[in-house]
Formats: sequence, C-alpha cells, structure tokens
Amino acid sequence: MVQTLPPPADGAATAAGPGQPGTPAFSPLYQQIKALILQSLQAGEWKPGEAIPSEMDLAVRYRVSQGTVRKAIDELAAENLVMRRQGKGTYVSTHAEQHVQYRFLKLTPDSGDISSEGPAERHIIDCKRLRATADIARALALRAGDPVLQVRRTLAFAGVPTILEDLWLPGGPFKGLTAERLADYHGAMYALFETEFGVRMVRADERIRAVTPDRAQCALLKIEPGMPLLSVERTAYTYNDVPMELRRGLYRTDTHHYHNELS
Amino acid sequence: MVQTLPPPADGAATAAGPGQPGTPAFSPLYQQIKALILQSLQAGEWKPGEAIPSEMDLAVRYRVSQGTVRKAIDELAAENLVMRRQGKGTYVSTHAEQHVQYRFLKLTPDSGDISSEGPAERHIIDCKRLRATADIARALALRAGDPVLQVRRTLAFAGVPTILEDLWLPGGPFKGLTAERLADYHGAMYALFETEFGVRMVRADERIRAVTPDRAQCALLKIEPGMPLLSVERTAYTYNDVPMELRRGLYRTDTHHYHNELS
DNA sequence: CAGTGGTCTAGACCACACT
DNA sequence: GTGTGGTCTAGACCACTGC
Repeated sequence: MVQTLPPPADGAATAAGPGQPGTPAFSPLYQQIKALILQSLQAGEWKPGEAIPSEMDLAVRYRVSQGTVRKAIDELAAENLVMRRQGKGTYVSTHAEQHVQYRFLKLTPDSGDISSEGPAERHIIDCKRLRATADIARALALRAGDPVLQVRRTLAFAGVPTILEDLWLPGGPFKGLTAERLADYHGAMYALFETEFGVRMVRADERIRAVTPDRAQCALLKIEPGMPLLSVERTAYTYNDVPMELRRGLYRTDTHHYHNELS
Repeated sequence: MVQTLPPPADGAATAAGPGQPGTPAFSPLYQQIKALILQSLQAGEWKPGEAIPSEMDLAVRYRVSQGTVRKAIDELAAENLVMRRQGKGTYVSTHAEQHVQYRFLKLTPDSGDISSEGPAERHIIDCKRLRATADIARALALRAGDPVLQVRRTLAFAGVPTILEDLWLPGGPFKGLTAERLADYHGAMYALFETEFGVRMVRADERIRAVTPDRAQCALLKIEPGMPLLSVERTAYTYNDVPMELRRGLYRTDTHHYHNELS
C-alpha cells in the first residue's frame, strides 16, 4: 500500500526509531488495509448482510497482494465484524440472523440450549426521552443533561418472565425511536438498530453482580421478594469503540444461568 | 505431511466424497501439524514455560513448509496453548506467570484492576479425600464412588474475604495432594497443579447464578446473612477436553464484579 | 463452467532479542 | 552477527457455490 508508517501518527523515514517510548514504530501493511476496510464498513459502503468485494478485487483496489488482504480480513472475521463463506464471499456481520440472534445474550436454560425453548416473548414496558444523569452520560460518552432515550422491557421464556432490562441510548443517533416501533418489531433489538438507525453493535462489556431486587422489580418479574437476581450491566459499542448503549438487566437464575467460556 | 485425509477418520482416496453426511471429507495439512504439536504438548515433550522448537525446525521435522507450521502455531496461540515472543521463540503457556496469574479469575474490583489490590490472601480451610457423588462424577467424567479430593478455601483481598470456593479433583492424577502442600505453595493453584502433578488447565466453562448463602457460608466469608452472592460453577479441562476440576465459588459482589467481554 | 475463499509453497526482507 | 518470529509477495492448486 504505502509506507511502513503508523497509520495516524508521526512519520519519520522508514525504519526510524520510535518517536516516544511506547509509540509503535510502524504498523504492518495488513493493519493499514484492515483500517481502510473498517472505514468502508463504518461509512456504510457495504451494508450488514451484504458481501464485500472479493479478496482479489480488494487486492487490486489497495495495490497489495491477495495474501495481505486475506490477513486483514482474517482479523476482521476473528472480531466477528465480517463472516467468510467458502465459495461465496465475505459478508458484513448482522444481528438479523437466526443463528446469531442471541450473540450477546449469555443466559442459557439449565437443560437444553437457548433455541430449544422457542423465541423469547418481548414486552416493552416503557420508552421515554429524558436527560442523561452523570453516570449514564459517562457510560455513553455524553455530557450530563444531554438527551437520552430510556427503554424498559421484559423477556419471557415459555411464558415465564426471566429478564427485566433498562436501556439507555444516546438521543441523537436514535431520534425517532418509540415504544410502538419497538413493540412492532419482531426480532432482536440490535437488528432493529441496524436497519432503522444504521447503528451496528460490534462489541460489549458486561459487569455482573448478585443483587436483591426491590418491590417494583419483583412485581414486573412476578417473583417473590427476596429471590436473588443476577445484575448484568452492559456497555455496547459500535465501530471505533464508541459506546452506543448502556443496559442494566436483571436475570432470574433459578431455571437459567449465565454461561461463559474461558480460555 | 501425509495425505489430505481426516486425521483419525475413515480414509478413502484423495478427493473422495464425504462418507457420512456431516463428516468432513479431509483435514488441511496445518490441522494435522497442529494435532501433532498438540500430541507433543500433551506428552510433555516440551514443558510449560519452555520454548518449543523454532518454526524452521518443526517444518523440517514434519516435512512441510514454514508457512504451514506457522498457521498451525497461530491457532495454538489463539487458543492460549502457546505464546509467541518475537525474536525469542514460541513458549508453552503456563499459569505460573505474574501477568497471567489470574487468567481464569474474572472478578475485578469496582475501581482499579486486579493487580492494584496486591496479591490475594489464600487460606486453605480443608482438603480431604472422599468418594464422588453422582453429579461430581458426571462433571469429572468419573464413576460415582470413584475417589476424589475436595478442597475448600477462601481468597481475601486487602484483608476482606471475598471468595469461598469448593474444588473437586480426580483422585488419580492428584494423588498426594494435601492441605499442607496447598498452604505452603505461594502462587496460583493451577501453577501448583502444573509443576507438582503435570496437569495443565487449558480451558474452562463457567455457569453463573445469584444465590443466597447459608449460615456456614456467611460465617466463612464474615458477611451478614441475606447478602446475595454470585455462584460461579466452573469445569476446567486439560488437553483434549478432559475435565480435571469442578469448582464451586461464591463471590462477594458488593465491592467487586464479574467482568466479561462480548464480541 | 467461472468465481470465491482456503491451503500450500518458496523466497525475500523486516523487527526484535541475545551475545 | 545470528537466530527467532513477523510481514509480504507471487503463483499454484484445492474445495465449495451457483450458474
């Protein structure tokens, strides 16, 4: 592509020493290509579910070898930003697919898997606009007082309310989101965000605690007071680590559990 | 290496159709090399912390190109079985390193990170041999009644008991493990398992719930009854998905939280 | 059949660590 | 300098998909 220089950093001659301690001296070509593909993804040049150009096409476009493009795409695929399908092409990931419907939901029934209990029954309780408190502003990289949307909903499995969630979304990107549109949409919420608002959730962090719910929460989940619940606080990010959602969930864990794999 | 055939499967002529629906028709060379390296790892040919032969040496040994060995090692590195260090070599992963001391512990202080609060204070409460109950036998792939070791311990941070754990280990591989040896060892428990028993934990599953502790558990953690705790049930595996440990932990989450990253 | 991603090779050169 | 892993290239061939 170009030089062996850091993509958005100071540029000395090739093979010059690092300018500052801790500053990488250069970035490999395939990383630069990866960044360029990421830009196109972010700019919406290729939409979720669509195929991106073939490796050969991209190699020609960026004036590098196919192997270099391949390594760039390999990393994007490892981060779940694109999906490779042999013989067909490379596709932009989407939350609107059956088998990745619950990509970010780690709650599993104690016996069987998540698909064995049928689709979750979604119930929107509330959706209102308000101004960000200090902690919500911090999580969403906004300023306190900026407009945000708050959504409250429940998810039930086999008729049993199992999850109670509050979501906060930045008001700007989600202008026009209403309880009706949420209720009318049948599918994962992140799929709606993709198609209706062009916001793709790419990565998330979760902080998990055990808590005792208050009376209102017990009523919404139809449980006895005193039953401990899992508190799952999630920050979800779009491209470039921009936070786009704060979510606080309460999970029943008497029939389900949060499943995690370590390696 | 050899042929384009499935490593431990039926072998028809090259490019023959799949024998059974769902049976892969062949496995790529680098997967076969990966399996061979895995065997050497498992056999203890290279010990944790040691370097494995260089890519060139392995390429000569297996009669393949360096690129093929590289791809095999890439996958092993992605699974954290080995660690690459540019300019030095490729090393067998170990739990006995400072910066990966807590590779499988996802509990983090609410402010700061796990290293900011100093080393955990470990306290062995109990270590006894007994016979596997049905559920423990199932988790460890043993038969009910087989000998197992049960260990109970607490972990405290800054003087505050935060984790209460019960562990069950298969009696055979861990013959000779006593409370004294556990108490005398200063370092991660999995590091002791490596050096003293040659058992390397490679991967784990966790099932997380919110629970109310009983009186005995409250006493050991020095907390008031009624405080909800995180129940973290872990199955840890060595090579080839052989289960080697069942662990049931209770975590305080008023000052710490279980942290998880989704992608 | 053509087009796509997947594998394999061989060789060149670069960055890093140790001596 | 030597040896290690890391990058990049170019070309060949294989496997899968759909026309």
